[in-house]
Amino acid sequence: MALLSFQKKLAETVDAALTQLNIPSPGIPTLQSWITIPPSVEKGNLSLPVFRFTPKGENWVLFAQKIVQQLTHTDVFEKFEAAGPYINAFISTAAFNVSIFENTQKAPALPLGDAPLVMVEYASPNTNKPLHVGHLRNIALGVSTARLFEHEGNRVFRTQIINDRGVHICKSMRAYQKWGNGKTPESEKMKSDHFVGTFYVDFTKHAEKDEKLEEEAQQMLLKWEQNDPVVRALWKKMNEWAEKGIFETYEKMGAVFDKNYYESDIYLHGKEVVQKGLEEGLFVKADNGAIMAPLEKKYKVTDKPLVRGDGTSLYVTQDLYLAMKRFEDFPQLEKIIYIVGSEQEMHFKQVFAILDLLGFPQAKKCYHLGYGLVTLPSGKMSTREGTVVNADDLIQELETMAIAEYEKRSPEMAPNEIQRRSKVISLAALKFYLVKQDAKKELVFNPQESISFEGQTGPYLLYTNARIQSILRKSLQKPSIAKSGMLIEKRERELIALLSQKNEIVSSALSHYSPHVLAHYLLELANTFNTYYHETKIIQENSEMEQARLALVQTIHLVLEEGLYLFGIETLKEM
RNA sequence: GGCCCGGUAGCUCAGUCUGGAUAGAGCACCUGCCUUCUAAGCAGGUGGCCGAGGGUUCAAAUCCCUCCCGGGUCGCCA
Repeated sequence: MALLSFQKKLAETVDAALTQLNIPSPGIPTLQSWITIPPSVEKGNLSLPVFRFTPKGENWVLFAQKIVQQLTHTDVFEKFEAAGPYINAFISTAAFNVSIFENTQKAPALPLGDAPLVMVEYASPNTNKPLHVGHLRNIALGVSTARLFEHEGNRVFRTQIINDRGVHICKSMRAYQKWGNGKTPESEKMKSDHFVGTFYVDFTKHAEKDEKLEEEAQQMLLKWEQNDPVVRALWKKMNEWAEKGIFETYEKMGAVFDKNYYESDIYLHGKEVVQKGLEEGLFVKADNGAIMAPLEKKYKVTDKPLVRGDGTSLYVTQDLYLAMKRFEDFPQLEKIIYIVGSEQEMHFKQVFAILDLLGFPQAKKCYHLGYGLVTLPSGKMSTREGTVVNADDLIQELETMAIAEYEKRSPEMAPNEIQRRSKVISLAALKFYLVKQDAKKELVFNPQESISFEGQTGPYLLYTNARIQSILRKSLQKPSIAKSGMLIEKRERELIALLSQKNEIVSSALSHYSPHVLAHYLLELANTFNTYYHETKIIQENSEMEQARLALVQTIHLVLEEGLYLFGIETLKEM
């Protein structure tokens, strides 16, 4: 029985008591919706405030007492207490513990073939430079969102749009033409996306002094659109480099995709969609020839240009086609989640409105999950000032930190083992740092704090989890859920109360698109466990008690594993 | 100026959707705890007009209104 069933049971019990007292009941579902978890386990497992159904003129403290007197003990509830205006219910320990452990240990059902299909779009890089810490936030949110969807019984299709064309791409290309001298990532011994990125930086630097460069990039784009073989060959070569490097970074972050959409494949089709809308009279032509979508009146968002005055397409042009294509590719799609920075909120409102304007019925199934900008303690990251925190450098730096930590703590450990564990720990630190904060808020990326392994961090959770596994390894007993009724100490009840909330927390993390809710839950669980660990011996003489406690710590271990998995964080058996 | 998001301890953040029992963590600082299941840990202490003012309510960090501060965005960037 899950927590929810106990809540229902309490609501039914109170409802019956009200009936016996001839007091009108607000109804079982309503009573149930008011039930909360008391601030401390000393006050019971469940609590019902009586404010809302105390008859007018009656003192609610007395009213609560009156109801409690009417409540009879059942095999489920061993005690009721009136505490001020609250009715506190104590669930029979054995029944509660056993059912919570069983319920918590139950593995989530794998989504069936006919489960709802959800598309999650995330990452979406440009192929002119390597990923930065902002992309990492996007990836961490994407991985978590996708896994949460799966956990809650959906099939998930992971995708990205690779922005592989446009004037910014031509800038790196032009720079390579001018100063590349036939160099390659291999010849320079550089990660290939970083290699491409150096040319983008070169371009930006030179363009500050040489205005002609911008023009050259524009001309190059024109040639690219005209399929100029020389430009296309260079484009292909450099994009391969960029993409190869970017995918290496994805791999470290656990980002995988079922399908990649390329801007270069679809940008032309966007114009067809717009043209059709124009012919149908849905769009209008501006004086300079630009095609506009009128949205102000019907959708309360500002009008949007769809095609430039010179007939070239915009980002929105392809976004329209891409959405349609995705529903065409996967007609059974229930939902598309676009994980994109919240600075594009207006853009997506407009895109979804235009889709609706075009009579596209799936417009309502599109959702923009915006996340806040990643900034530095010193302010915004800037390419010009060279303050952009590069993803690979960051990952490398974290790993180096972890290695240094191991060399200090365990100098006798084999270097390859240090290497292996450090990789896992540093990635856990990074990923958890990126998801523990509310996605919609700006994230101040503090390098010192992100590499810290203490406190509210991924390594703290890994450490706690490893500690538990060590207990499970060293014990000669087997966990016994059947004996868990013996767990009556305060910390044990606190831990079980936390475990009882796990399912609700996970589904709430998904329904609010707030992975951080789960992150904070895991921290609280780990913290409470560590307190328990210091107070209580788990391996001891009384084998029955040991078996009961093993069931508790094993359940905590499973919840930590499950939670970390949902963040794409790998765990360690030993730390 | 319009719209969106923020403002909670010195710093970084939970809690706000769904009002309810003394407002919570982490970092930093101070004090303790490793011959006993992993000290990347634990316990204790210092630290708060929950941006301001009004309103609703038995009850407001939470709901409503006004204002202030910070960020984002607003027809041819992505």
